[in-house]
Amino acid sequence: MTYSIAQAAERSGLSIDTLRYYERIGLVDPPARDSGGRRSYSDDDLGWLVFLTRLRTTGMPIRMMREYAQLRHRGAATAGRRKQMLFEHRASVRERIAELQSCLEVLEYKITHYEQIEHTFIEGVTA
Amino acid sequence: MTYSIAQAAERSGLSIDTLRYYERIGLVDPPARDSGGRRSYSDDDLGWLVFLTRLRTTGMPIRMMREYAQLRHRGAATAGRRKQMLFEHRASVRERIAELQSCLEVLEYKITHYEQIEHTFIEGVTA
DNA sequence: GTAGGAGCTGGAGTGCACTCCAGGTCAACC
DNA sequence: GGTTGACCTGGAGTGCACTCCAGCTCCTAC
Repeated sequence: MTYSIAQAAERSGLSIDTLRYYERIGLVDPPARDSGGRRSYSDDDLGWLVFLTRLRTTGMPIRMMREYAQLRHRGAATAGRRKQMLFEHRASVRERIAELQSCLEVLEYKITHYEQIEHTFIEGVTA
Repeated sequence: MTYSIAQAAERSGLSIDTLRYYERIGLVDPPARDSGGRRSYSDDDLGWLVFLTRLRTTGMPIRMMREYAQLRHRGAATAGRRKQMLFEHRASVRERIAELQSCLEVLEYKITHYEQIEHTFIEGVTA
């Protein structure tokens, strides 16, 4: 199965411009072209794009995704390093979730006690 | 208790430049000044700064924090609107956590099955 | 055979949230 | 009274991740 850039965009959740941008900066390999010179994405290309969006969604900077992509390009010899990167990234995602959850608690508290809290703010007698 | 800008920075986790920047864009009220014209932050100022960092950490855009700050400035009459904002923000934080957790699962899976997965990638027989 | 629409390229522009800088003031210590 | 260090101001610069644009090509449908 192959996909036009519009289809690839729709299925990956990235914009057409972003797809071309990712290609330009070496985050994705240039896909095949059809007879008219247009990009033709394979299922493998799509799989990689979807995985990239996971990394991006979890806050991995593009420079690191690029590093990962380059290692991947160099084949099985770099598998250990890549696994290590995912390991570290997983840790940072877990930290991020914990951080959000702790902020969420503050938010919960603030919403629950909104009247009192804002009252003390207004009166200027915050503890 | 009052704090110099350096102390306020340390306690809020923001940089000195960011404190001045937040003041400039109307996110925090200009704090008092000491005899030499230097900023002198109160405990209330600090409380607000810390709360702002929670909003920022949870991804609230500055433009929205500013809106919140302006409502707060207008006093008790806007309490309902502010509470509503926090409500909606809480929902978006929950969504974000859910999203991260779902990506985390993909990451877990990928790490666990790393050898096989990368092998299939290399062979180009991804399902 | 031409009008329309999708896609192409290289390069410029955007929005966000800071971050840095030059040139100056002020209080305190030696 | 000179030097040091923290702080001041207005304004310029940065890094990131896109996003948009002009001017072009190529297929398809009428």
